[in-house]
Amino acid sequence: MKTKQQVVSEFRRSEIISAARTIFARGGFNAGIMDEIAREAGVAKGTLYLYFKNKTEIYKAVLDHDMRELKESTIERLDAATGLKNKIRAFMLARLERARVNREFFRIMDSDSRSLSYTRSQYRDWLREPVLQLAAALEMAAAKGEIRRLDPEKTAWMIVDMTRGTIQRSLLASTDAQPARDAEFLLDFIWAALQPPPPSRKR
Amino acid sequence: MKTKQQVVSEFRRSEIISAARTIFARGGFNAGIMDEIAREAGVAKGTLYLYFKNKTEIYKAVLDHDMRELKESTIERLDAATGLKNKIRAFMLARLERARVNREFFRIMDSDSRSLSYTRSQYRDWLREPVLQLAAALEMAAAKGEIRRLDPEKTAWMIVDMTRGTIQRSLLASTDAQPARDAEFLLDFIWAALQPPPPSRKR
Amino acid sequence: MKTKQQVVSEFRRSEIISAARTIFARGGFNAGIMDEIAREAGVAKGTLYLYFKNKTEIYKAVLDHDMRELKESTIERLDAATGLKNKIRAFMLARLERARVNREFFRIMDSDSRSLSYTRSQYRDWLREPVLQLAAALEMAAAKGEIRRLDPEKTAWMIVDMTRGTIQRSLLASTDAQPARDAEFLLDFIWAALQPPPPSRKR
Amino acid sequence: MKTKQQVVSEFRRSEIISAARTIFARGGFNAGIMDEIAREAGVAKGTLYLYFKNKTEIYKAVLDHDMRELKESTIERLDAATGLKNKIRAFMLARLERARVNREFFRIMDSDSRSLSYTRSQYRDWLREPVLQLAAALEMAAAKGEIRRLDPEKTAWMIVDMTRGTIQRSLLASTDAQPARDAEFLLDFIWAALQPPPPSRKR
DNA sequence: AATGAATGAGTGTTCATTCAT
DNA sequence: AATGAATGAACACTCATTCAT
Repeated sequence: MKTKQQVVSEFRRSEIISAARTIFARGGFNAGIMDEIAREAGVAKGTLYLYFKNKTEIYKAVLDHDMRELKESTIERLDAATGLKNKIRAFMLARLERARVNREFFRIMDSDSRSLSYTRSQYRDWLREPVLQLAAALEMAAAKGEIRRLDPEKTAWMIVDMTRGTIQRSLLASTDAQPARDAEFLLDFIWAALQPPPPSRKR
Repeated sequence: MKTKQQVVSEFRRSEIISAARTIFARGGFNAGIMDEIAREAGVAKGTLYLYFKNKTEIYKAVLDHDMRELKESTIERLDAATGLKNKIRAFMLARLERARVNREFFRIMDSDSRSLSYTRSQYRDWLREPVLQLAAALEMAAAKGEIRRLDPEKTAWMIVDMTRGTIQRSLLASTDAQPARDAEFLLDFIWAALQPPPPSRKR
Repeated sequence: MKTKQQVVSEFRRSEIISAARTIFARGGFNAGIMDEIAREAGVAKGTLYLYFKNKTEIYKAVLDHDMRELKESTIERLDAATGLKNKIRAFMLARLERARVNREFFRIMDSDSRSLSYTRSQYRDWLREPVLQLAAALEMAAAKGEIRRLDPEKTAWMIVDMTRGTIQRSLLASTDAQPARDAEFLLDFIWAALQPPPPSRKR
Repeated sequence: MKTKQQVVSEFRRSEIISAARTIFARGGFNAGIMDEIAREAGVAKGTLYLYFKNKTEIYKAVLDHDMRELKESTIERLDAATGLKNKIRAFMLARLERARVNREFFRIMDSDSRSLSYTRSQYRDWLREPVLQLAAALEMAAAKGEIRRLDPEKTAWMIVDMTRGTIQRSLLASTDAQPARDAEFLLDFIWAALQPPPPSRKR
């Protein structure tokens, strides 16, 4: 069972991560930020260094936290869905909906990175697992003849690309995102692309 | 007619832009860079300020230059192509090929940005014009019944998204990009998605 | 009679002093040290402040403790010795031997100091009493004609200087110090310097 | 021939060294010092970093400069002097007089050091050369029978120890140092210690 | 026009000290 | 009495920008 100390400590950690997400989303990785994170988290600057070794570690902690969350919720929904079409929808919805809940995180992903040699490529790694699952589902459906034969991994990445683009556009827009509607539009497009050619069309 | 002065001056400007592109691609917008740009451009640091007001202006100049180039070459090829399928191919190839020639620029686009409140959204603006032309082509084709009815702008953006994703992945990969092959893969996918439902499919 | 409380309290104090000596000898007065002292003493950082007002006080306590010890043992041996030669030897041996037992303290003395405006001059004060006793012995011997007339205090300080130099060199050396041998070398030198001129030498 | 640039640059460097000496003598190596050195040198903080890589380098530059000066003047005077007695006097006077001219430097030497793992032992290295020359002179005199046989290096270090002690005491004293008088006192003491035993003393 | 030495505001990080438990 | 989490002042160093030459 957790001691009170542990509870407090975990609370602090997550407060700091939360504050850092806000601040990083505001201005990228650079720029006098430790002060702001501390203020936002309601602690003194020195306290940050009790919980994290340095600025980079805080940054990583934010990404790790949010990316893990995204990855896990994606996989969960992917597993729960049955049938390829539902799986594709689940995959896209997982991301579109998280983007609405946690705009700040997607804003961070959308902007900075090279600052740390971390990120953009790391981002791909976090993505990889759900993408590979999606690819597997595509492959299986192709084997069953439900969809036409296409490189399943490339296809999965295209689904990612379209979802990401949609999210980015929604972050720039002032109007509220509409995950369900966006998902259906994408799904319609993708599903059509995947259809096997009508057998009799040849002739 | 240009004076010799002007020629020299323009040459300097473009030397600086070229140097800055290299340096920015290396390390993002931040981090002790003015010195490096100056060295790379073969001028003294103070000289940079004769040609540009400050670091941000240099950064913008790089993006403006390369984005204009990208935009213009895209539009040119788009205009030259006849038929929707060729136009889509032209649009994608314009980007895929530039990404091979000017990796540094796409690397910049792929990484940093929030550092200046410029970029990602600015990027969209630069994109908009060719995208709208592509959308117009889609709309026209839909009117003629060559493809099914889909929101043309959204569809055009999806083409952009997939192209961009493909480019990003090729930047991360160690192997050489293959614009033509990539374009065909995308085109196959997109073209299938755009097909009107076979009239007889109903029954 | 001491209460159990007092005994515990004194024990803690001396544990802390002992830990502090080790740490100060390691790195001088500055640099993240309170944590280390606490760990070395096996108490929490806050506890240090129950026993000492601040870092400087701990530092002083170390010096006070060790200097008092040095002073007292010096005076003791000085008193116990009879005859000037033996007194000089006793004086030097007291220091040379302590330097072997308590290298850490001499290392502290040998290095830092200005850090606190304390020390080097304070050091002189602690030294003064035994030095004055040595000077008194020198004066008395001079009065008896056992040695020639020389400013006794200055002479005593020179004995101190040579002893100190010898100790410092032994701290830097990797080989073990040899107090007895060193003392005899110094004594031979000093004793020769103190000899009255042979009465008949004049002529 | 030196360009104006070089002259200015060398002037700056030595201004900074001079300022640093003053500041270091005031407070040891630690404590917010870069600001003070800059102010004392009449330049901006950033300028310090144009001339020196970091604080440690400035510190070393001060010591290198002053120690080289001390070493060179000592060797010079040692060479110029003829006869052992004059050489010993020259050696001591070189130091005693520099200590009067450059109190700050000797104050630095007298205090801090462990802060950088540099110094105290480095100090010995700088000293070594003149000390070895002095030792050589002692050895030669012993060979000629002018003085008695004593370990020449140890003897030379004792001369150093006494000189150093004398300087330290003069730094603490409020009255002006009197190099000539101090040197004669030391010389009298040392010279007596070095005398060969009168041949007839045996009996 | 061109230079590059000089500037100094701004930042991440450390560490002696405090204080609620 | 004892703890150790929290504090925040202090500090070395960087780097975009200026300006005398």
